[in-house]
Amino acid sequence: MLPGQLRGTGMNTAALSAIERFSRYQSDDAQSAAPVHCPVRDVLDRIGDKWSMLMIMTLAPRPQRFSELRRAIRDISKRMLTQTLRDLERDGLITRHVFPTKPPSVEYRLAPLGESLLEPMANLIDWADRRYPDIHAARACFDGASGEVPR
Amino acid sequence: MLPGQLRGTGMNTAALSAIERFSRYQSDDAQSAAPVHCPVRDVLDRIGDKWSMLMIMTLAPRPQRFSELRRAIRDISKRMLTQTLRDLERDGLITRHVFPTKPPSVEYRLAPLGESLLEPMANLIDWADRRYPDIHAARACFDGASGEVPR
DNA sequence: AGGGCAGGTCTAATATAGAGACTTAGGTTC
DNA sequence: GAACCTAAGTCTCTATATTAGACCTGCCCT
Repeated sequence: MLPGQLRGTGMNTAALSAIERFSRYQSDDAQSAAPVHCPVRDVLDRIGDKWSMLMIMTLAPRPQRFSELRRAIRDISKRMLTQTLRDLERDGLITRHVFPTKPPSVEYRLAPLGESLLEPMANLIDWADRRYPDIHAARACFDGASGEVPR
Repeated sequence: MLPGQLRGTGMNTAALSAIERFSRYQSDDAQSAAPVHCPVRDVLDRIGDKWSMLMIMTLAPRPQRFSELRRAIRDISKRMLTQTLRDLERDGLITRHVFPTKPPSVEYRLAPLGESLLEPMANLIDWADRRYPDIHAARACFDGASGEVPR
């Protein structure tokens, strides 16, 4: 059971229990010799990479083709675009449809599993959007203060 | 305004509007010559790196010291641990307290800003935990099917 | 005197990402 | 009718990020 720090924060039950579950995985892992396989780690490694969330958010409003995605996320390289799409497809988050036009076009769209990820992810995005000023302020403050005080 | 795909999905308002806002940023960016600075990208680059979310989740139940964190996240290198902690501190998500014991111990704990990230992040973790079997099934299916059909 | 610990930093080796040339086949421009 | 464009990639080479692990500083224990 978690210590009191988290209680009374008004957090919803799913969130609280997620933290607790994760916490348990971690202590199991710290104790055992071999690494315990934690599903959270597994999934975090997947969607927590550099482009996956961005890709899913970009596909949220409508399916898009390879080049459209490239234009939408302008600083992704073709190589990483291909690879990220492939990985997301592999995990069942998006689907890939080839249309035999000339030149062939390929459409990517969210699979139901990917759509189910939209809400939790959008809530994170919403946080990011609302807290952006705070982060920036903290960053400016930190950068201003560093150099003055040695560590 | 977003096309209909998203309507009637039972998604909450904050989530819907987050997707819409993000979508608008992206089209602005696609149109203008210089990249439009999107706060979502900015924050996603920060917490979407390899270790940050894991760190925040690990600090959720209680504050921890450097070595405790190392033991909890066993496959992080000291270098990345230091760097991740420093970056999170810079962004105001965690705080760092040095206790002048001998040898000095350093405690890291979530700042209020970091705590506010806990709920959206925990909801994502909860998703990860619940959908893990689906992802695994999709992965096995994909891996089984590939090699049989050329792309 | 030797060894350990805490919380790091530094360097060298390795893994991952990016830039950009090349592909295939048909359509467009000059 | 030759040169060039597009779509969706792949391939190679280079740049950047990450890891492993040696080393550092003070103080405590034996």
